[in-house]
Amino acid sequence: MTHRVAVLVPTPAHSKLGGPLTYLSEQPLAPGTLVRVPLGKREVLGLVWDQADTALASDEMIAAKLIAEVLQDIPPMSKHWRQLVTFSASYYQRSLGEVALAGLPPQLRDLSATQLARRLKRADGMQEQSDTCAQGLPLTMQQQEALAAYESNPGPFLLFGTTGSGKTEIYLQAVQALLARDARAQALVMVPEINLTPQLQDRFIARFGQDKVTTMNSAMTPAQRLKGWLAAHTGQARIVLGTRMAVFASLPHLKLIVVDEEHDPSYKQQEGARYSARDLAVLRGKLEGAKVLLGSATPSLESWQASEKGRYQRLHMAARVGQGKLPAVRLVDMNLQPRQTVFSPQLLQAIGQRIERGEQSLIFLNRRGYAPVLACTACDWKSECPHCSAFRVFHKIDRTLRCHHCGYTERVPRACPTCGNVDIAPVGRGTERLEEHLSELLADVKQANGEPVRIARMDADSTRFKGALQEQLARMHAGEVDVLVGTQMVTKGHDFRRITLVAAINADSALFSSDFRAPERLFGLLMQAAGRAGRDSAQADASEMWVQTWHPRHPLFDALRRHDYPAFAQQQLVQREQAGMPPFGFQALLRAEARTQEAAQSFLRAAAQAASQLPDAAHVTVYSAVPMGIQRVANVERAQMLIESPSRTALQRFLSQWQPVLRATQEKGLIRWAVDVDPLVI
DNA sequence: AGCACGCCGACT
DNA sequence: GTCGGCGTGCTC
Repeated sequence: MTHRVAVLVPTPAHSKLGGPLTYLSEQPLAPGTLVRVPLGKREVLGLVWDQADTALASDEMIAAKLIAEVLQDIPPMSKHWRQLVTFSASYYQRSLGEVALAGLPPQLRDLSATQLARRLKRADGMQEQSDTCAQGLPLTMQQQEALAAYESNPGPFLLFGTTGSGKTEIYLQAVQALLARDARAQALVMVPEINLTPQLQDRFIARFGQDKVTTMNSAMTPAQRLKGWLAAHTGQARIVLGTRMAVFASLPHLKLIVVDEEHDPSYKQQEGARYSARDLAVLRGKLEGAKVLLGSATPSLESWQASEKGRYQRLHMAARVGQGKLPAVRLVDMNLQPRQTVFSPQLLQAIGQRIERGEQSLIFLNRRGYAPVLACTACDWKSECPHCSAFRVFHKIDRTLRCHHCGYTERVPRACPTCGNVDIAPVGRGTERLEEHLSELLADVKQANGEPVRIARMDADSTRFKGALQEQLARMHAGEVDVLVGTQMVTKGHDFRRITLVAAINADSALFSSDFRAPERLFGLLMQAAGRAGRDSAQADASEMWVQTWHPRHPLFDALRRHDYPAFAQQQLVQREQAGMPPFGFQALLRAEARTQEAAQSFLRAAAQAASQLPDAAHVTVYSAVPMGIQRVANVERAQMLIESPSRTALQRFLSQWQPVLRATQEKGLIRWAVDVDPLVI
């Protein structure tokens, strides 16, 4: 007999195929079964959602096709996993098919059932697992207390631990205890950046052995991804280590989810279904009955507030392992410096001392390239990108002008393109120029052995080529660099033992940014940067964090000086509550991209007009449409509209009422639109 | 998203 | 006279 089954197929939100499609099958198929189905002229991977007994009227219009192939050797996706998909699709306003299929490894689409069976058999052969598990490090008293509290409570937990307080060891031992007590249990460990995976991966492999750990991130080859996914899906891999995409990993025996550096913005997906992997981790833990452990030295204000209210249990680790102190914070009042000063004499002198003592310094500037703008001294020409409303950045190293938004790159013109003047000058500075400037300033400073100072730069440009990052980190570790200049990538995670000075060159822009999360990010960044210094306790007392600022009295610096995150969070939360902003209010953005700014805004206005008629309109505020910060990227005009509500459920109801209206709203010249729930950048 | 069909410019 | 540009439209 023939069965009708509802199948999810990879359909983006814009196609009119929102829900499951009906197919025919010779045999009944369990929900979660992977299948291959014909869709139009091609054959795609599909996921059996449920029995399509509830035949829709539209089904009668289109003849259901037969399922092409059932991937029988792959166990069906679990009910919990399907619940996670259902929630994500509805919460983030995307189609079920898009979310479900995006959570599966791409190669699953390309291989036939027989090829997959072969892969599975090959993986099966390697199943014998060693039970070897290296000994954990001895724990400090506060680590023991945190771990004990974790073991005897349900969570979710916010592990609030200073950089260097040994959070990773807590993760390792929490996983270790879990694996020891449950022969099948699996753990999911998430990290913000691909760059940070190798270090953590090494520690997990050293502790648990190669065969128990698998990684998931976008840098892996399709074959590696499939292999890792299968290992997790079949329960062979006990620990999955990955970036935000790993929150959708199939883990049939999931018992623990760790989110390291939970405040990190890279947990928010910025295209397609714009989910927050951290928030989904908490939800998934609830669905699966798995413990959730969020860790950070500077938690997101959302998580901090949750721990204040007792929704999360806070585990506090205030001291650094080995009694290392946090570096002293030195603020330099730039109002007291001569104009155009880049490095104050005090800072320069402090760097010089470090060099003479054979210690390392880290100089941090969040802007790569030589100069953010190139300008003609005679006319008003500036290095604008012809395709974006942004300046192209001058990269002296290869004499190019590069747009950091669309990638458009040209050789630097010999003379001004408008007036022919040969005198065109860089304005402002990026890491390249900072490195150059610093080497001039330190030209007379020598190392203890009389050798000249070794300055290096580390940013997205210097680490572009394969292996370059690892090589630069190795040089830093080997002590072959005295001063490292870099973008925020240098502040993340790397455990440089010999750094005793960290300096932030231009921190002020975030203090008065229109983005209400800018201070939170700056504080986190500076705390994290400070955490790079003095990790070796022998040198910790001499460690310093320098901040050059025009606003030394800003309350943010006051809290920073005391390394007092709770005080900073308190200040911020008061402001947020007064303004009804997250975590006290809830937001969504409707973004539109079009050929003209007018078309983009006109779509948003039509959407706003329709919104006012919706049942839940009274519970939300729809603001007016505005061009995005960078209005045009790659010749596409962008605009957005903010929606706010004091109630998360009201906002959710409103958005789902709005969805069909948005789909129906047509605008000439409109390219695409998307809803971003809980946006990070506004 | 793919992959079609469909109507207007420079090539054998 | 065709090859091919990407503009709308459909996929159980």
